[in-house]
Amino acid sequence: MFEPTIKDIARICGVGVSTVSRAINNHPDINPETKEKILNTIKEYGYIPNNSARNLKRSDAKAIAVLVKGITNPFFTGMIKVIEQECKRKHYSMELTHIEAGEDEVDVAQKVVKEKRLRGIIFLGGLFSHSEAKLKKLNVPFVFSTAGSIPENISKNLYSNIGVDDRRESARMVDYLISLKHKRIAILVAEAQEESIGQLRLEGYRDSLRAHGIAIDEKLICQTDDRLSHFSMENGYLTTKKLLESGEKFTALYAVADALAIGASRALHEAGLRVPQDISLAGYDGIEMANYIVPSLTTMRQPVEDMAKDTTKLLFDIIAGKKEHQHITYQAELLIKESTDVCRECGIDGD
Amino acid sequence: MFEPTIKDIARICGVGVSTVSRAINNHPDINPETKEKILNTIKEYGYIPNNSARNLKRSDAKAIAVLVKGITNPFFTGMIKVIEQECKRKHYSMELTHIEAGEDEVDVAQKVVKEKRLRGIIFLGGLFSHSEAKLKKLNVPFVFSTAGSIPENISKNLYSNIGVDDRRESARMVDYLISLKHKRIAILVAEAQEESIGQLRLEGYRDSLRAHGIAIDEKLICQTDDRLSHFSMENGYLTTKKLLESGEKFTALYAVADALAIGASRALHEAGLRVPQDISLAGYDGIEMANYIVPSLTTMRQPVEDMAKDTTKLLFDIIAGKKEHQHITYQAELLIKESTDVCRECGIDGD
DNA sequence: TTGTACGCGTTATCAT
DNA sequence: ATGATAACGCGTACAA
Repeated sequence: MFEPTIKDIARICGVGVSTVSRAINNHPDINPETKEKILNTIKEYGYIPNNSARNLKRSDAKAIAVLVKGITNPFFTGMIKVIEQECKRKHYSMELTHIEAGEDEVDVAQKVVKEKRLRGIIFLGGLFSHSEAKLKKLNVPFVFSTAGSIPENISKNLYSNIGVDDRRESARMVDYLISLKHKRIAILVAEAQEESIGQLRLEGYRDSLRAHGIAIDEKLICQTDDRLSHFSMENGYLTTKKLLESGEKFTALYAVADALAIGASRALHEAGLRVPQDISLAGYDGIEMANYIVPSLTTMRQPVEDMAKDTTKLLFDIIAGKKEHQHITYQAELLIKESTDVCRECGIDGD
Repeated sequence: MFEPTIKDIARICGVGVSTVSRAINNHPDINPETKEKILNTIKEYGYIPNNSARNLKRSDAKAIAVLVKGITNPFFTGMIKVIEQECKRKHYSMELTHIEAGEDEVDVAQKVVKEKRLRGIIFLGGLFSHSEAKLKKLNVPFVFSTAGSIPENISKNLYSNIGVDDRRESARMVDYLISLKHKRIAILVAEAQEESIGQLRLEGYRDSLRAHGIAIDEKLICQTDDRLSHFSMENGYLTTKKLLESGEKFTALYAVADALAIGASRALHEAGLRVPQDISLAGYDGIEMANYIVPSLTTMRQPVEDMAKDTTKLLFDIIAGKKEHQHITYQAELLIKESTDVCRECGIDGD
């Protein structure tokens, strides 16, 4: 198996390596005939430039990286699709890197930046409680997308941040449930860690109840199993089952992610409870699936399209030196669907 | 922003670069004290080895690549998870590469192999109608997983192939629907291309109908919109709507992928049709979601766990020279759930 | 327009 | 146990 290098191609064509390089990289100052001849032999011999060697020399690759923590999360696949399209429009290539559960996203980012000489990074998911020193090491611009928690102690002009205010929007969802006369609202929450998106949404839940003078019943706050993957349907299913077995009364169930809600809907169904007649069910995220299940899921839709587009655009602008780092908060949209309804037991079961 | 290289570390420590290299790569012949000193300064200065340079020199990286076509497809995320675990067990690192819709998977594979010096490749999804010449260019072992179609003209010992017999299993699903007395069975099929998984499953549908002496009505064969992503819920939804608008009568609907089926279920629901009372609905793949939706989906479950595990194991064995290439066909499992039932109109509507 | 020669950061080989 | 040095494959300044 002969693996030709640029030298081989040069030798075969009877030209210098730089001429071959020029042919490959579309440099202007090259004789069209020479170029064609070279391109032909390249095809003939199946020459493929070695990217590692390229990256070693190149000072600047027209590329960005997207680091995703939890590629399983259906919410991200929507984002990735859009980012991909935007990159293509700008003739940037996109390196998609998957960060495993235990890994530190900033460490990975550093490695990737060194390896490929890319111009920017988008972080999707994960916690963002990194030390300022560490973030400074990343000497390309980066944007945190869908990042609920911005550590206050880190200087804002170090990076950009795009997302919704998880705490506030979560409260809005609970406000809505309360407006339907629900008082005993159970919540399914993932990620016990501080600073996590899950915890922020839980805070919003508490905020709303407090604001409406409804006592918070800790027994209605259901932490999902931390050993399973957060935001999975399985986790939603099992946690809801546990809640039902506990015998706690509730008229509405709010899951902090649509995937959890879908798992919950099955658990409710198996317990003979109808949605929304017996229990109102609400999710968060607004993933595609939420629209298609029956009954369709009331949820807090994050503007995926806009967020992904603006994230990419902002990053490109920062790379081009056209903009400073920004911290943008989007409005989520309350999508009222079939899974929620006025509390049938209001006045009877309410305390 | 100072980016130290191995030389800098060497200079700072007052040693040669090779000693630093030895420290990094856990080589045996190095003084423990020297090693510790080097490792400390590495940490202090935040040195990160450049992977491109490493790949350039290294002859052999303990790594494999997984090339996924259509990372959106929820069926694959299950596979990836398992492959990742298996790699970790074997202390292999796994490079996940996403292949875009228009790209040629073998071309990408060649690039990746050159760039990283990896030992093997797993292909997930995509068509596999590649020329033998091209496949030969890949001089590392590779395994096609979940590949329904094996071009007969390519010598079998060039690669491995793991998957289910899509045509046969698809026929089994239709057999089952027929056993429920359904005669007018509509099918939702994606990917018009030859050799594609979608077409194979369609063939199975035809096989079954023929075997049972049921006339094939081309109007019940619904090709999804090729401009949307195959196997998406949206595509299933829209195609089903079109089918309903056409006024064609049918008592069962078989979607060649669960995601399509979920979209279909919503379209049926909106048309006031109940599943399974009015229409029986069946999918294919056995993704996690199928279990959680209401009604749960009758589907043909591919043994994801086993397939992924065996794929990885086989690849490692081939790399180690312990095995030859193999072509393994798994049995899919018919999961009978709530979405299918005996045809209520049998004898009335049947021709 | 084209070719030569150097360097990118690392690992491996060979001395020491 | 350690250090000098030659590759790895490519891009590019510079010379021609």
